[in-house]
Formats: sequence, C-alpha cells, structure tokens
Amino acid sequence: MPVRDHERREGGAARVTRRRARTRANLLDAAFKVFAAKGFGRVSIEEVCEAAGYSRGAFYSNFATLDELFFALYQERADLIAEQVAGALAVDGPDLDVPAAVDRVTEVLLLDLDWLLVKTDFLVHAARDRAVARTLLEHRARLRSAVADRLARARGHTALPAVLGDADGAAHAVVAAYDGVTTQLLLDKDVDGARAWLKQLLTALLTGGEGEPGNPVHPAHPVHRTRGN
Amino acid sequence: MPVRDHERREGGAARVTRRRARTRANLLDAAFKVFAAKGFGRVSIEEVCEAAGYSRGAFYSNFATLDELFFALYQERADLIAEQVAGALAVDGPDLDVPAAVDRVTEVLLLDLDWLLVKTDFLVHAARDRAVARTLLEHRARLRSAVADRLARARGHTALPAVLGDADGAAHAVVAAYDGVTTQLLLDKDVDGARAWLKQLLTALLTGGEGEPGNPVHPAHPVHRTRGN
DNA sequence: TGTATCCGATACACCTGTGTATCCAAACAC
DNA sequence: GTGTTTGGATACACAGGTGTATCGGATACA
Repeated sequence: MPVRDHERREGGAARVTRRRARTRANLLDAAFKVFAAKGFGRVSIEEVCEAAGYSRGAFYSNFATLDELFFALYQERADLIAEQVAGALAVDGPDLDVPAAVDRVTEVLLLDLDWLLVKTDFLVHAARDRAVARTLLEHRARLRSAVADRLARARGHTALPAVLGDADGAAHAVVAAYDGVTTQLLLDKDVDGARAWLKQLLTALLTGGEGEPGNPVHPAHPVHRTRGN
Repeated sequence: MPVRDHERREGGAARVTRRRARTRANLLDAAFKVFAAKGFGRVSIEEVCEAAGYSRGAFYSNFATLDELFFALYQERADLIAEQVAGALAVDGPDLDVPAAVDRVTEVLLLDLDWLLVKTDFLVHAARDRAVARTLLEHRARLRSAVADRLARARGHTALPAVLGDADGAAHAVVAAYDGVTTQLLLDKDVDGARAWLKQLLTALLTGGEGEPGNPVHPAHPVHRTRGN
C-alpha cells in the first residue's frame, strides 16, 4: 500500500483523526512561516517538514504535493480574513458611517505583512493555473459582494458619487485600491503609511472627497527610511 | 582561470563583445519567455539555456546567478516601458487632454500580459530583498514623477479634483489604480476589460468624474468566459 | 487492557540541477 | 592570412530534493 493516506478518506469517518489533525495544522503553520520568509518558489518540502518538526513521511501522509499544501493554506487563511472583514462591515446599523467602516476594514486588511507576502505568492501561482485562479477569483468575488451589499444597503442614507456606477462598481474600485496599496506596501514595508493612504483613497472614492480635512499623507509617507518612494 | 568572465570587464573596452552581446540578448529573450510561462520560481538555469539554444557554459560566462539575469531582464524591459509612457505623456501641448492621454498610457501599460506576469514575479522577488526593492521603487518613482510633472504642467488649464491633494498625490493614485487593475487582470486575463476599467478609474480620479457618459464597464467585463469575477 | 488500525519515521534508489575546470573553435587585430 | 584572445561547449563531481516501501510506536475503541 502506497503512502497516500490523504486520498482515501471517503465513506466512513476517519478513525484516529486527532493526531492527524494536529500535525496537519502544524505543517500548515510552519509552511506559512517558511513561505513568508523565503517565498513559495524557493521552499522545498523538506524545509517545511524541518520547520514543523516532522519528517517527510508526515508530509506525504497529509498532502500529495507542495502545491496542494499551499492551496489549503491559502484557503484557510483567506476564509479567516473574509470573516473578519464581514464582521467589520456588520458593525454599523442600517445607515453606514463610511469613515468608521473604512477604518475598521483597513485595519483588518493591512494587519499582517507576512500574509500579504504569502497572498501575493499565491496570486503569482494562480496567474499560471486556471483552476487555482478560479477559486481565488471566487474569494475576491465574495469579499467584493460583501462590500457591495453593505454599500447598497446604505444607499439613500449616504449617497455614492455616481462616478463609479452602482454599488457593485464601487466595490470593484475598493478592491482595486486595496490591491494597489498592497503592491506598494510590499516594497516599502511601511504598514502605517499604507493604512493611512488606503483610508484616504477609500474615503475619497466612497464619499466623493469630503472626508476630514486632514492634509494628504501619501507623498513621503515613511516617517523614517528613505522618502518619496 | 574560473569561468567568471562576466566580472572582469573593467579598464579597457572589451575586445570581442559582438558574439557576446548577441548571446546575452538571446539568453534574456529566452528567459523572458520561460519566466512568463512557468514563473521565475520554477525555472532552472538549464531550462533558460535550453530555450535559448545554448549550454550552461554560455550562461555562466554572462551571469553569475539566475537572480542576476532576472534583475538585468527586468531593468531592460522596465526602462523600455518607462520610455513609452513618457512618450505617451509628451504628445499633447501645454494643456492636457486628460481622456486622450489616459487612453494612450493605458494602451502602453496593459499591452502585454506576459510582461505583467514577469513584472509580478519580480515584485514578489523584490519584496524579500531590500536591494532589489530599492531599484524597483526607484523605477516606480520615475514613472510616478513623469505623471506628476505632466499633471502639474497642466494645472490651471485642467483642474484636478482636490480630493487627492497635489499633483504628486494624484500620481500616487494613478499608480495605485494601475497596480490594482493589474492584479485583477492577472487572474481573469481579460485585457480589454482591464483597459476599459483602468481608463474609467483614471478619468474618474483625474477629472472628478465627468468623463464621457458611457455606462460602467467593470461588472462582468468578460464578454466571454465566466462573468462577475 | 487488548488489539486492530493508523500515522509518521526511516531508509533506499533515483533524478535533476549546480558550479567548476578544461578545451576547442570562432572572432578579432594586425 | 596568421596569431591571439575570448566565448561557449563539454565533462565531471557533487549536493539536495523527490517519491516510495516498509516498519514500529502511538492511538482509538471494545
């Protein structure tokens, strides 16, 4: 019998399952750290196992390939983030306090730089694999429609600038802004600057611009480090 | 004598240099194709050589590592794009025709999907290497200030919406929009949709929204393929 | 507690890629 | 043309990862 335990879970519920679940989780956690540090493309199965404190046997008992692990890892964490965003959007009553909601969402989305690194690795991965791309697109669609729903629900109370079309269009723009800010953040590593800049962008997009009168933050955001980038 | 020819060009001009330049260019071209197809992380030196029709000896005679080649490759192509963008911005006279300029720039920026793939690989690469990140940031800064200069030059003729602050802030937003649209494009591969969407975003950002009255394009852009993503 | 099952460790054979040393032929200077 | 330099091909030794088969201790259940 080959070692492929991971593909013969079908009819009856598994029997042992407890140790298994733990090691699987440990492998995923270790993989996250290693991926964040070195990048998916430069990580071997062995490294993941070593970081988790297991041998390769444990790996092959739980996953068929590194890709499969990566996929599971992404899905787990992405679902988690999606929940948090949904939570951040659900706070207000029927009428929407845009700046407050923007603050909360921004906080969640730009919380962890390591996650952004891994997420971007996954994007690159998905860009070359139709099937993977599809699930990533679904993830994004879910997030986007959460935003769109929230906006639509508040329509009339808070008017959207018609520039972007309907609530769905606005949600698209929100995601694009998030992606854009993320790209910059990956390079300058200035999380606080990125948060401020994203908040400004989003409020500008959603309110038409009459946010609080604070001065612009984007140019030379890094208070420390070389500026202007 | 080790094979490291590539690091002993110093005082006198090289002597042979012609064959060398050709093979170097061939290696870079082949690398671009292979990188685009499989992703930097999954490409070996051998593959590049094979694709270019050389042996590994040729590679090591021109580059020390795959990273070095990647860096050279990125710089070459990025410079090229920067030129084209500058050209697209330089067309108008002293007063700026925003929609026309947006059209031209958009055309250049979203011309080649392969380039976007490689560029994103490079982003991921740079995100884990300070030195590389620095040069990428400089590239972006150059591009951004080209935009900012053009906008500043046209100020008064065409009023910017004050939402984003000065011309520099607007340029930041332009780049962010570009990055955001790129991310989506990498997943749905819908170049035409991305162009339309980027145009709309940019005109909305720069004119405050009174672009042509065409209806919004973003939801369900793909005329073919699964929609809504 | 006994026992059947499962999970992960270990060992093995293999393959792919790497980097260097050496050498031949092509490109240049004259 | 001829001699010299140079660029790339070839050969080699080696490191590191992969995937599978097998085995022993751990785990759940009666």
